[in-house]
Amino acid sequence: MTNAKKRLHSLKQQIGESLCKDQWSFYRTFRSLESALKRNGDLEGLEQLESKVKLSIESAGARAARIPAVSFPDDLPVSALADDIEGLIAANQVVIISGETGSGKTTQIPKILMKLGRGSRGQIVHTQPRRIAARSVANRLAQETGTELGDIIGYQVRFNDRSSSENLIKVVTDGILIAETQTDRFLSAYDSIIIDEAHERNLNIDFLFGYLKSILPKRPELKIVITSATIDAEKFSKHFNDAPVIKVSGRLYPVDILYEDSLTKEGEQLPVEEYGLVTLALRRISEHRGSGDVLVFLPGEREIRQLDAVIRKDFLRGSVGKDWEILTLFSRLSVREQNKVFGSSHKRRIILSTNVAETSLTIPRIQFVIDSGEARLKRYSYRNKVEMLQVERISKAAADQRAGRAGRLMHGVCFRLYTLEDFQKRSEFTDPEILRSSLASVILRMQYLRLGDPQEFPFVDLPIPRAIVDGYQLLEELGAISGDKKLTKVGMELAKMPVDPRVGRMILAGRQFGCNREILILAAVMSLPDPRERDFSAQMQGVFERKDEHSDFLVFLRIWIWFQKLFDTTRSKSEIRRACEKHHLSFLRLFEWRDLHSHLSQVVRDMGFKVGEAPSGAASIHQALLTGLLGNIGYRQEERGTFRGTRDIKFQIHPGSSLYKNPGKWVVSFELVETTKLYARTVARIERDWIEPLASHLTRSTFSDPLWSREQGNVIAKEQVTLYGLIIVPARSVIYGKLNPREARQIFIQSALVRGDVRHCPPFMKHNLELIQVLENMESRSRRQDILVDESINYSFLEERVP
DNA sequence: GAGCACTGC
Repeated sequence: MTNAKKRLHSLKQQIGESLCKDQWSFYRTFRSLESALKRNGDLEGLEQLESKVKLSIESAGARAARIPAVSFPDDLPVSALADDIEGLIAANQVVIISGETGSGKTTQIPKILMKLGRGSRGQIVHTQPRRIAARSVANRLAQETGTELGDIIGYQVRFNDRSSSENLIKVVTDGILIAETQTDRFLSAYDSIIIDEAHERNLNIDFLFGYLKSILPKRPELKIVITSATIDAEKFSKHFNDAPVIKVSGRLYPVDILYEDSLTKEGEQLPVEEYGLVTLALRRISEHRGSGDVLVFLPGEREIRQLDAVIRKDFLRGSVGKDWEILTLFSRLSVREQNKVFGSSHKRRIILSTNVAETSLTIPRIQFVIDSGEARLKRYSYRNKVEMLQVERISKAAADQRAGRAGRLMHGVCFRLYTLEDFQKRSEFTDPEILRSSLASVILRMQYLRLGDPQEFPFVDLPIPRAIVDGYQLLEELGAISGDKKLTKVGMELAKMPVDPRVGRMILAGRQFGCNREILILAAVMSLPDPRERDFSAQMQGVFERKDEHSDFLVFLRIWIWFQKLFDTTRSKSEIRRACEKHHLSFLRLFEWRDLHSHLSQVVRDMGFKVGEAPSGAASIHQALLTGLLGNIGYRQEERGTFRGTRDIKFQIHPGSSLYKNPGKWVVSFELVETTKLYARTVARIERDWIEPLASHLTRSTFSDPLWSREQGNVIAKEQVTLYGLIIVPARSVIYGKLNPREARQIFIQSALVRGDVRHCPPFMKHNLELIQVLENMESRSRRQDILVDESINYSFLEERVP
């Protein structure tokens, strides 16, 4: 036995050196062996485990042998600090690396980890916020390690998996890593995790931060490296129990910042007309020695269009303007138009852009930035449960990010169209997305993973209690949780679907209404950016702009059918591309639509429900949609174009909708967004009768005017049904006895029995009524009032006898 | 009469 004890002891150490993903099962087996050996000895089991552990250690060794020799390019700022970073990572579980653009941290840190022998017992996973970025980082890493992509470096993004368990490094989007938590609770496939661009603070990053903090104690051998912009580093360090921070300088050129007051020359007045400041800044730039292009940050498409017209009129026509041209850039612009900014031109360029150019796209040759100081930002109103998309003043961090875009090429200049005092008064950071979003899907995921109360979860920025309550309310609306906040069967199914819970609920309802086929198509397109493009010059006159429908959803079904037909009948990809362009449809998004559709179809089949072949009617499709959108219904008001929605909100149909001109009485919308007004976008007519059966868990009824009805021989009341305060049934007659038997009985006795207001008189009553008649006659003849008993005495008499 | 930017089992 002592021999067995020794073997156990050394086995325990060896388990610690095995592949991370094996350790959990090894430790479990080990513990049962340990107790078995105490009783009578299970030497066979011990041998088995020993050989399994040996194999696992061998494969870790084999992985280690595949780690390439790494070197760090001299010209990157991060290379000079490679040894320091290596030391910090070796000594700490979590390290924060702060650095500006151009420091080389994204590509060099994975190599530093490999140098430390990481990637052997598990993979190194490296997350990026965007799919394009994940792919390009993987490509660069493969290049720098002199390997083929897919060999030691792999990547995985939605719809595209070029990874395998053989990879030492796997580059993914942060969403993929979150998805993996559902099957790998402690992320045991990895021995190191790099969260890159953490300062972007998207919903995924914030969730991962909380999640990683909670699994740290259970994964003592796990290494986590977080990279971010300098200003956020301290906050992140605090979150991870004062993790060390190392600062790496960037490789940007200096950028001069000029404020509004420095635009005018001596004695000049600031222009008052809209966008006057921009044209003034453009004049200053044309006087400047520089020759680079100009990037103008504006809040949105509308402002871009307006400014485009102004610049053409006031600047391009002038003598200095003839050497310039204007380009526009926003996400919904066609790829062809977007790509113009990467092309070459013999003219200097003014690029009018939204926030796409702040993080997602890097535009070449920019030397000047003009910053309007504004951006459209999405917020969520917990009170009205609608989204808001309004122009806001950007934070200092965002303004600095914008300015930095001028210094990638050479010494740059940034004109801020506001004063220094204005800048100083601004908030330090943009509110992270988690404080601006509906939390329903975050809470659903937390419930599914049993992460406990969101209020206790280690978020970097804890959402306000109101936001958490709101998230639970939506989940309750969808039937995903029960009254005691436990996940229901519906909730479990929703958690498994890679879509918003509302959209998931529609898919489940599609089964119930037998219209899976259509709902899966719609669920996919509603989870992606609209495939319809907006071209700056072209008028939107495609076949899919016809506005004769009762439903915007059906327009999507028409596009789908068109695309499927095109896809089935057309061989060449370029021909498909041309057809898409002709109809102002995004080729790429249509393909993603197909991909997501087939993905969702698979998920649904795995859950065991059939996807129908035959087309379904509009009524069932819209009832299924409605099931997920119960809070988004509305009833047309007298006031033109206005709808009353749930929770006492008023909204209007978006002018881009098919229903804009002729909306009908009742509508449901996919989203309610407050811009200049509160608009319902993607709308359909519905029948009022559909609502109540789908919302039975949410409706409230009030009853009024209970009266005895002689015709119906029953006590009848008026019922009013409301859904979140919106009247969906104004006055319906109901049999009152079932709802309030006591009161109904009283009314019955008073009206029917005492007063005899009945159609068929039973004999006792006939007798009573005849007697009353006789007594009344006696009273009037004898001028006495006391022969006939009072009605109330009669009532009391009956009250005691009627069951 | 009109829409910031991303992402996923």
